[in-house]
Amino acid sequence: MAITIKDVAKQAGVSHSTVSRALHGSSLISDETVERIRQIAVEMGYSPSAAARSLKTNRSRALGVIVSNIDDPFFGEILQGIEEVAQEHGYSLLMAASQHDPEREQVIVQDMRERHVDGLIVCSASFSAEQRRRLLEYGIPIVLVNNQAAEEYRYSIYHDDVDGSRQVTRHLIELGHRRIAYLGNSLSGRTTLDRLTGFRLEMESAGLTLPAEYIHEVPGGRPEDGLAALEYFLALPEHPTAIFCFNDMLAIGVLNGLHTVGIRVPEDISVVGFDNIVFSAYTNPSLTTLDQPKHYIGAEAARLILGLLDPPADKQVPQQQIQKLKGRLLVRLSSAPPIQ
Amino acid sequence: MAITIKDVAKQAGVSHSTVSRALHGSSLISDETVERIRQIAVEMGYSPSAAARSLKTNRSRALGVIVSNIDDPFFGEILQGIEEVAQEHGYSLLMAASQHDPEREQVIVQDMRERHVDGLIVCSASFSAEQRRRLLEYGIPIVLVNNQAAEEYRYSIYHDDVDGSRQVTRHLIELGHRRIAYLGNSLSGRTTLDRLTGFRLEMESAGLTLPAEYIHEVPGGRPEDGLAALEYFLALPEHPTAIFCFNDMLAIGVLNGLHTVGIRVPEDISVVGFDNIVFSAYTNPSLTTLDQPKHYIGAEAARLILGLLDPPADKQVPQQQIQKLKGRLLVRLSSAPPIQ
DNA sequence: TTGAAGAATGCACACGTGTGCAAATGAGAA
DNA sequence: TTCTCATTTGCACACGTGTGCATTCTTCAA
Repeated sequence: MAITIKDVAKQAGVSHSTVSRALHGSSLISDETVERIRQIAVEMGYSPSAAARSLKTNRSRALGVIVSNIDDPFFGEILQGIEEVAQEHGYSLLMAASQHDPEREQVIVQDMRERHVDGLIVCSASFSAEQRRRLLEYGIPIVLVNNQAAEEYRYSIYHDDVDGSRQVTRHLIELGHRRIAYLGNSLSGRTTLDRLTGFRLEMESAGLTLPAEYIHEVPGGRPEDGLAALEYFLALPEHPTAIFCFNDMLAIGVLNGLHTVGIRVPEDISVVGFDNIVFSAYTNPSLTTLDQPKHYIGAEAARLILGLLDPPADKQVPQQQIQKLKGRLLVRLSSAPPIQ
Repeated sequence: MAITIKDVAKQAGVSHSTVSRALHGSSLISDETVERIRQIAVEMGYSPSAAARSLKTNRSRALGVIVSNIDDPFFGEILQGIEEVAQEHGYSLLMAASQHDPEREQVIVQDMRERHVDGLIVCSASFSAEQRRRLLEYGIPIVLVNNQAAEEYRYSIYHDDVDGSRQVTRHLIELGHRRIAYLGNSLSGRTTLDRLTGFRLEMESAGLTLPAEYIHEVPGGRPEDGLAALEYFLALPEHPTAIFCFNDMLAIGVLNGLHTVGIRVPEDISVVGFDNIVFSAYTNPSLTTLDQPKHYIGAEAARLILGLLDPPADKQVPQQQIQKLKGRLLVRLSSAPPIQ
């Protein structure tokens, strides 16, 4: 078996308590002893058992992360931000994908509980109230990222989608567009609603009418979903002069479809996205979009939850903390004034 | 505190051993007792402690996953495959990103050891022999995915890059290309070398010469790296008629740069990539590439390591298992015969 | 020399679970 | 009734760590 604290103790001729204290730098142990024990521990290749420590201390130094899909590049960037901060603070990440499946979600929550994660970051758009209630009951702090029920939680961090959406819409209106369509993702719950709301608000305040058929939702946020949606818009008796897509991936699909049927962007129609994933800068034409600070959002989420776990000595743990971050419009080449 | 096995025992009027056995479905306990205890456990909201179990059983039911960057869409798809299989078998995932930093790598390995992961999947292109030695010493099974030293390990699974590269190169040659350039990623170690080797072999067997200046490497595999590399190729006295890029992301950057300077693809120059990430189907023109079965690779890696941990009763644990998967060429619109 | 105080260390228990072995219980046969 | 055997359950220890408290050792003053 592996080397334990007792083996080190025997080798050093002290009790295991002394070793435990020495390795923690307790002031109870003399400096020479500490040094000697540390030396021996290294020589013997001692490595503490996280399980035993966790059992005793009731802390795991692990954070749970629940995400809808790992292979979504949007989540990827958020995860990267989380990971960096967690690692910096000596925390490990227990990661799981819910795949929008409530049953899977439940299994994951149960697992996170059994493994006694110190905190949980939920990046899944949908997260059932039931699971949330259970976690709170277990006393596991949760930080929500871009969730549809962000305000209902004590701790959350999310992007101001309404504001972002207004920025994007205003841009299109200022370019002179009047017939603007919105392409949503029905699986994204609140997110798609917020973006739709921002769109509506801005259209209203510009005094523009918004025919119902200019709002269309598809069940998914990937390029192929955008392709499918495009057919719908092109079948309308009067085409929109601009399509505002829920996210960049949909927009990429739309761009692709338009190119295939020979409709030019932005000359014949403008297309804008949302999120600013890496590829949006490399589409053809490059995509006008809203830059959401994904990496920063992830990092902030991790910082928030770590702050709850190891509160700075001088600070009170906040009872509630909701951060709403604003993104900024990135005007690229996929948007231009409409031809009247 | 949380409900423990002892609390359930007290409530049921039995000893904690009986509860433990009942919950495991031991045949020692009568069926009625099992049923009764299960009922009570559920009612009381009992949830076992992974730490205690792990301490006692020396198993964690967790797999470690080390990756270079989480936000690389290529890894994202592999991770997704791993996650699905792991979850299906009741294993959790401990995930960490090494960021190509040996120091970070070491910290991660140490953490994986302390947390006693049952097995480790390494998706990082570079992974120091030192860390590998340590893990073997600890007795943690490792499965390497697409690593540069795949054959040196007992268990690994990787894509046949040489073969894939030959397929891509052959395609270009068959189209009539003679001046073909290779754009590599110096950070990818063996992977870039294998692809270069395949390229060379195929060029040779076609009797084509390969000037040294047609082979260029950049330190990275992202679109912006491709953009930078393009300048190099365009500065050559005689342009290549086709550029074979190490991966799709580089190719996307190259496509983008070519479009900016007004060089048409595929009319003036052909561009091909490698990996078939989601976006390669949506570039303009769509990218000819080699479809690497990423999801499958991840799933197979998980299955391989789980097979080592819970070997089927009738089967011997293989002493070595190296899987070499072949991808297939996807001809899209970015490649065409050169104009003579 | 004795006593007291402070520094350093060890003892023993606890965390929640799993398991070998002994013990208790019950049924059936002599 | 008594004995045997199978079934069911409990006792007690172990896993590796952390920590309150008692104990030992050292030092210094009275």
